[in-house]
Amino acid sequence: MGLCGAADRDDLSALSSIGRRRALAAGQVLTWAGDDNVLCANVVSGILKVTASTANGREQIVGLVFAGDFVGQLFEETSSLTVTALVDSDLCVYPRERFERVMAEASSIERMLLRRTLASLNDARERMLTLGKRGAQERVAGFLLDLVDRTAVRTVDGSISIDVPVSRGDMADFLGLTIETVSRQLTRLKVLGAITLARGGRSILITDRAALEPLANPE
Amino acid sequence: MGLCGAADRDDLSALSSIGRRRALAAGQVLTWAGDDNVLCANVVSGILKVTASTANGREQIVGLVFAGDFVGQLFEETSSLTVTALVDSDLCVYPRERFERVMAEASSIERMLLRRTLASLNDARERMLTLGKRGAQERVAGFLLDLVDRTAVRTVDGSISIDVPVSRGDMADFLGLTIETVSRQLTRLKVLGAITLARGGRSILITDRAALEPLANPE
DNA sequence: CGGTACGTTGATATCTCTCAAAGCAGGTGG
DNA sequence: CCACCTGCTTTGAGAGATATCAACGTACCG
Repeated sequence: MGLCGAADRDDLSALSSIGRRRALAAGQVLTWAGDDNVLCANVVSGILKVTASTANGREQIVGLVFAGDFVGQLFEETSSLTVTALVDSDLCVYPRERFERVMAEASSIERMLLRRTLASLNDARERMLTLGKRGAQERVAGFLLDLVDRTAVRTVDGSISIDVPVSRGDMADFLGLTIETVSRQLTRLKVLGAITLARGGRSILITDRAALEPLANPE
Repeated sequence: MGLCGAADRDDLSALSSIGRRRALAAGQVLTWAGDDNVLCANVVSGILKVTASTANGREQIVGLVFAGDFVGQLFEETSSLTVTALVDSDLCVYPRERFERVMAEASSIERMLLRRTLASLNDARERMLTLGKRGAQERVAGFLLDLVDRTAVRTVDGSISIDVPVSRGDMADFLGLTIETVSRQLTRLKVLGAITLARGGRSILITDRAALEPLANPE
């Protein structure tokens, strides 16, 4: 799974011979921005966040990494990003340089990674549009809809339950907002009857998806 | 040059056999969002912008493409981005699907493209940080400093001249601001003595780079 | 039964956008 | 050569949105 999806059998075994399993508890950091960029990894299970930060400490989540995804900055000597587990996660970790050398001989891996990187770039661009041109309500509503497609569980009554894997602070850092505006937008959605909050806000029930769509993409 | 940088000789000739030269005048569009995604290209000379837009027509420039860069969304059936020439440009255009097939047999091309895509992704992430967490002044000052590294020409008196390749509108779309705030920030920088404007704002002279740096990265 | 971390709510400040008008440069045709 | 037109830029005033600061509420955990 993951990088392995369509890769060649030999290439895979070459890779797996340099990989090491590693468990990361929620909150633990895999990689610090500024450190030597010594490793990369494939996510077996869990969710990680990738954050960039300004000189004065403001943070922006520039990517979320789910099971099957690859994480790491290949070909960079020092890392500019911090990678942190949002929930308990299992990784397959590789020494970066060795990974690059193996990949150079394993074109199926290279091809796979190119595909993924292109997909990530598309994601990143979609998010630039959000960060540059969308209002708070659109960002929050859009975020919920994205989550639905990734992590949703349908309940018996037809509404959709999301176990939000991130805190309000993470949502804010992801969306380029503050905690307070995220919270306010969520209660707004609650008042509109589009969602219901539970478990102190960590669990969101989407009761009216149709109501959410136009808020995420107004005309 | 371009994709060709370190590519294998055979791979290159395979590529060039499917490529076609094409000139694009400033303002002309190479690719429209929503159209069938039939082509990709290598920029020989010039500068292009890549824009994404919301359902209701707001635009965000998600990338600038310079000489030597590759442009196009591989492996996507329909394009979600519009690509437009900012200045008269020369391209080497390929049919997308054929390009993909040739690339599959040409690992040196694949490797090259992976490198570039990874670099674009890093760019994109840096820009997410800007769009999500930086103020107008930081964005504008930072933009100027970025341009310096790309297109600057040193003048005899030690100040730096930029021929800004984009209109205020483009700068605004790039930075996630409006034309007016970009303009205001520029005059602010002018008042601070960091820059001088000429040619109706199209040419910017950086008279005090040291003054610009802390504005782009305060603290 | 606190305590602590997280979430919500409120009041206010700040920033950027919006709308409107005026200034400037370049191009065209008289 | 000048006048005018057009598109871009600048400037201004005011509205609107989000951030900030502060307090309060709530869940989870020892």
